[in-house]
Amino acid sequence: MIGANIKRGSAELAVLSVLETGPLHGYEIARRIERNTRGALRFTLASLYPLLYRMESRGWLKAAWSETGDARARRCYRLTAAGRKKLAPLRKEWNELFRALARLAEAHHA
Amino acid sequence: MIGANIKRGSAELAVLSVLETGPLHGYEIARRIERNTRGALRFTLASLYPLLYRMESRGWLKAAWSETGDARARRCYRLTAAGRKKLAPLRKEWNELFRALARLAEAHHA
DNA sequence: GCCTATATATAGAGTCCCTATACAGTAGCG
DNA sequence: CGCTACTGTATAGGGACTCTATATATAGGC
Repeated sequence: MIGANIKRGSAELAVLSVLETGPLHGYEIARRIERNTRGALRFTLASLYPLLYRMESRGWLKAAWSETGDARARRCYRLTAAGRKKLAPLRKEWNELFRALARLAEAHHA
Repeated sequence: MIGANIKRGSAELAVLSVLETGPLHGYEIARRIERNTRGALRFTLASLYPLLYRMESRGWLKAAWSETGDARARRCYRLTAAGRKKLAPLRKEWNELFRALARLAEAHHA
């Protein structure tokens, strides 16, 4: 699995990405991230919930207790318009970071 | 410039990368990183020095006060064998993170 | 003499992620 | 029926990394 110090900050993008398809509850968000990345990216639930609250307080997510006949109380998160608008710039920023690191790696061969 | 929370943890790789070419002192390390990445990656010196101490205490770097006729006291850092050995796995881990984030982005198109 | 660039260093705060822990409902099994 | 495993949300406490702000001092240009 990828080390904690390296994946730092990637959780936000990961959550936004899996919610792009549709609303999910916390536990399922964690499972999707782990499954879609073949286990490379994994967030403990104790990391995930505070993150969801932060993202909600920033207006990127909107939470709602599912009322539709679910036996269990589950909190469903969906992307807001603001959250969706964050996705593209965030991805761009991550791509820039990878290009920058690649350039540093190439420099010594030049 | 890339946000602080996103580039978190990338400083180690950046420092190891610029030192791959040869020994440098702190101030020059910061300048190389900024120049080689076209300003995309920039670390303030107040972030850099503690990082250099950490990396030295881990045995990845070796510091020495330059004695060769320099008017100014400058601390020169060079990669140790252990530090050089860290480079490949670190780069691999970063590539894995990149692939994982890409997979999350692709998932919603499938 | 003054300002900027060079060069190292510490203090304090903020953010993010972790381990550990707690609580509780559901389902399978013997 | 009780045991266990899985699902699901939640908080406490701590560690790690980077930031802003600050201090100190030399070198070079005007």
